[in-house]
Amino acid sequence: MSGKRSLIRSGTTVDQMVRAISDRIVTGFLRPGEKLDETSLAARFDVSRTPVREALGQLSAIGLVERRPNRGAIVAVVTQEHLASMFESMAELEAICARFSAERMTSGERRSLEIEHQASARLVQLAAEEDYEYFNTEFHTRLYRGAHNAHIYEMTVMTRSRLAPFRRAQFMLPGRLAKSWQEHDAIVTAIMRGDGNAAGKAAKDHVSIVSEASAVFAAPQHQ
Amino acid sequence: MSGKRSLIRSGTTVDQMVRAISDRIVTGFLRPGEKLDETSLAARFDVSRTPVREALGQLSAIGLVERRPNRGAIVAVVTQEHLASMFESMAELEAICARFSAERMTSGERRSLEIEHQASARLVQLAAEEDYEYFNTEFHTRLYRGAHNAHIYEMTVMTRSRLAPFRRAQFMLPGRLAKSWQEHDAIVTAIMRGDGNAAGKAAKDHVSIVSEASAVFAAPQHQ
DNA sequence: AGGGCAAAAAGTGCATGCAGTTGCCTCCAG
DNA sequence: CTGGAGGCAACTGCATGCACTTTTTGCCCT
Repeated sequence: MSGKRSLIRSGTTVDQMVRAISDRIVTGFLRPGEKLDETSLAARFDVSRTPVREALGQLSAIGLVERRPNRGAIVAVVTQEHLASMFESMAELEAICARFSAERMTSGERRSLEIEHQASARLVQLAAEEDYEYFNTEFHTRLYRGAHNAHIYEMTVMTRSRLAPFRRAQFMLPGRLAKSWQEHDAIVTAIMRGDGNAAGKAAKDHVSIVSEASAVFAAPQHQ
Repeated sequence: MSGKRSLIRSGTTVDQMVRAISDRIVTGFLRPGEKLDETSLAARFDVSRTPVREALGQLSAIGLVERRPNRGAIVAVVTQEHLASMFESMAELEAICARFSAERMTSGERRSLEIEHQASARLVQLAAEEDYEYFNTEFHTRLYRGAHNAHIYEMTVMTRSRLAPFRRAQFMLPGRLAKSWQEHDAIVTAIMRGDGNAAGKAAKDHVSIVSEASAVFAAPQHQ
């Protein structure tokens, strides 16, 4: 191997590449439709093309990139229609997670969900978008874990990743923070009551509203 | 390239390998826990190790195989617990598909669903397990498509693939065919009525019963 | 000047080779 | 006979090279 692997943490080179590239996609540093040149990526990360190719193949298998045979890879471009289907799926998945959480969370999980949720009220007051966004991710992750179902967890997290590039700007909308908190509150309340159906419905409504706020960022059309 | 690609159809070599290997996993020709030796697979399909490696990477990304760094790949071994979580997910996914199908199927889709379903009654009479199994797959695929949601379709089909190795023997149980048909009938009836909730509930019950019939095939424990 | 074709440039797809790691097998000590 | 250390064989991980495909560029002909 030529030089030391520079920037990224541990695991095989391929794993590092998968993380590095998917991070850049999920955080929007690489935008949908952008070309992913094997040679440039290899140079950029100081590895050979082989691990880059494998990484692109895996990312393509999970849908984050799109590969056209002999024509290179691009960050997955998503049609309005497919985006809508992902948001709808997300609403259903969140509803399932919330319902199961209401039924299955341990008392410890319930307690920390409630505590964190109440703590985040302060962030709304301060209009601390960045911090609230971090909390928001945590909150939803708690719901996914609380469902105590590994496969639903996987599907939900994966769907969230694929949606991430399209919901970045959602909190820019005025009053969004307070509204989001209230919606979370409805979910938490239902979960604390152990009311699965109410929790599910509240979660579904929550995502539906986010979805409307984000739909504008979709690609107008698919190539 | 040394010789002509022999057995499999079109696409890049990597795609062919992905299909070939995942077919063998899904159909049970390769059993959970079985070692997937890169060199042997390469020889077996008359390609070099590179496409085999890429295929294994992709299959690992979607969960059909498990890769241990420097220690080779095996067909994914699934714990009882994870299997249960997949069956539970499947029940929820089928419920969603049935609910959406009841609400969204075109009249053409409804008609052919009903026709095929009625036609399959004959297979039950004849106790034609093989043919019924084929019909059964078709039936469920119609439900998934009828939901008119591409992402849910993907997740459902993928989950079904991962469950496939564990439900092969379900129809061996006596009386299973007739029971399955009746359950399908409940789903179809609800869909024809446009009753999403009833369709969802019927679909969920259907999968739950299959799941109980299949649980015995899980690996007793994870390594 | 514009359209089209051809050749070159760029880039992907796969094979092969080498280095590093794992696991097994043997052999020796107790 | 058992346990462990050393060495060897097998295999994985990555780099590199070559063949083939796509794309671009530049030139010719109309």
